[in-house]
Amino acid sequence: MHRILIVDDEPLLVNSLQRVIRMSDLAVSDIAVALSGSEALAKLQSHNVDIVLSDIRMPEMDGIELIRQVHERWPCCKVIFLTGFSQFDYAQKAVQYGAFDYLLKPVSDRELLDCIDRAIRQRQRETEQLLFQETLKKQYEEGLAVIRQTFLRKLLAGDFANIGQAKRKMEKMQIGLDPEEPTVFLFFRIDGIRDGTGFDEDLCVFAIRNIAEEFLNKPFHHCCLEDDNGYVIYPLQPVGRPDREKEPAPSLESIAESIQESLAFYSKIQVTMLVSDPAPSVRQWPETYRTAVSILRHSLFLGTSLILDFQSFDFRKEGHVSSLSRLPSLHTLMESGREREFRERLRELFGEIRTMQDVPFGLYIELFQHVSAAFIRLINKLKPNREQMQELDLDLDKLTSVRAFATLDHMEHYFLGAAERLFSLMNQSAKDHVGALVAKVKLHVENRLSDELSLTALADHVHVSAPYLSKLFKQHTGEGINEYVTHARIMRAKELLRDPQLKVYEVAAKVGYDNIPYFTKVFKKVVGVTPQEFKSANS
DNA sequence: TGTTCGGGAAAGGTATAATG
DNA sequence: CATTATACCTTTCCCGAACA
Repeated sequence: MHRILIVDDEPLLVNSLQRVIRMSDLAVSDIAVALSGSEALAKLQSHNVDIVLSDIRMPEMDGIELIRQVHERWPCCKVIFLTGFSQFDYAQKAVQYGAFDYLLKPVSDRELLDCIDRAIRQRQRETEQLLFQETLKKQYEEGLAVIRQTFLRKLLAGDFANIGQAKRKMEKMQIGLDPEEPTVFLFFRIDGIRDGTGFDEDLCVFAIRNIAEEFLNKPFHHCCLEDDNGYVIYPLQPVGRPDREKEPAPSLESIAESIQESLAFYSKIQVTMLVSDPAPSVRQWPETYRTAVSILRHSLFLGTSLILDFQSFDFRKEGHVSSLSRLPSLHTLMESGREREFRERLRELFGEIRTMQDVPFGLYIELFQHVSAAFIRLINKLKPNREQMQELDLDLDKLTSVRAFATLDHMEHYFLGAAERLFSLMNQSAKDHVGALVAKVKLHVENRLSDELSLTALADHVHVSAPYLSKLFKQHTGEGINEYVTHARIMRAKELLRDPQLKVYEVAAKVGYDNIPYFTKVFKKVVGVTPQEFKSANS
């Protein structure tokens, strides 16, 4: 729906125009009126007017001046003039100024409405066009962002033909950097998010960019990309200030500190930042990038919220972690289900590395391999099915790649969590296994009470050794296996003794006792009375 | 994890006497 | 005669320790 503003210094004419338009079926939702040019401008300011219908000749401000101002401030607004025959030239001039059309007075209703209708249609077309253009622009910008990222990643990987080509592409993509100028890189590694912010990784990156760019916008030409490690990277080139103002620019390190503080304060995001040495030209980008990444990885041991530079690390240092070689090994502890000891050892390992300074990366890998090997070994042994695997919720990337961890804390946390789930699965499957075994034994006993049911026979039946079966049975049911067999036999005997046809010695034989005195002895012990007494009492 | 071993405890087995 | 009690011997159980 559209809004119309009628401007004329004759209230009578205004009213009649208003009435005509209101009675029509034009797509008009609101009709405002103004009796002078300045009032018209005020109405335009407060209402959202699409079409102005104005007399061309008014006191204090004439139509030409009005249209000048309207076009300047509301370029989308259509203006239609009403003009007397005597001002015909004047009206034509107004059209030159951008008026939509003019109508000669007196104007017929038909003419008026037709003209307004045309204005409305044109306005609509223009709106649609504008919308289309904006969508297009947005899509282009989004696409450009992706293309930029891809291109920047290629530059960091050294995947470009020559500097000239890189330069042309940079200009085309509106990346405000000069590949022939020295570039410093600012890296962000997300160390952690304070609980309760509900931030996921994407939001974190968004927050980092927001805050970082606030600090970087003035002093640097920059662009932004994310790499496969999840690092947010800013290549920076100082904004040209050719030595005239010698006031020292704040160092990038101090800017980094400010960004870090802001992030921690406003977004509760902990980041470690790295300021690279300058790369003289785009040719040195890949080397600088590799160095930066390896420093960020090495710095895992130093903690979180660091500001690093290329001098932070000496890669040649050696290190040794004594708890790595302690026996029993981590995997032994794990496989024998000694959960408490396992956790202690794991904490010890990480603790020892945490107290060391300047841990060489090789040691970090050794630690990771040592721990992950124990996990993988146990998983292979347990052979979990798909559901169990899901229950374990092991991020296989993490289990197999040291790179998946931003900090030592993450790594420890991950392994402790995984261990807990793995141990519980182990106990579960052990329980299931034993349960099945016991059930099988019980079923066998119930079915063949008259057979020999010694521990050895039962163990043979389920294919485990006798002592082992005895142990498992007792662990699982709380009673001894022979106790169970005897009880089952006597219970059956009690049932059979109710049958008056059966002699005691026949019953004894049916439940596996060939020796009558012995049967009697056992029966009395369990039931409290001898078989004969029981029989006479119940028949 | 599963098995083997040794030894003391417990249960099984047998012969025999006793009982109703 | 069927059953039970008793004495005595044999076998089995079962635990911890050690092993693979």
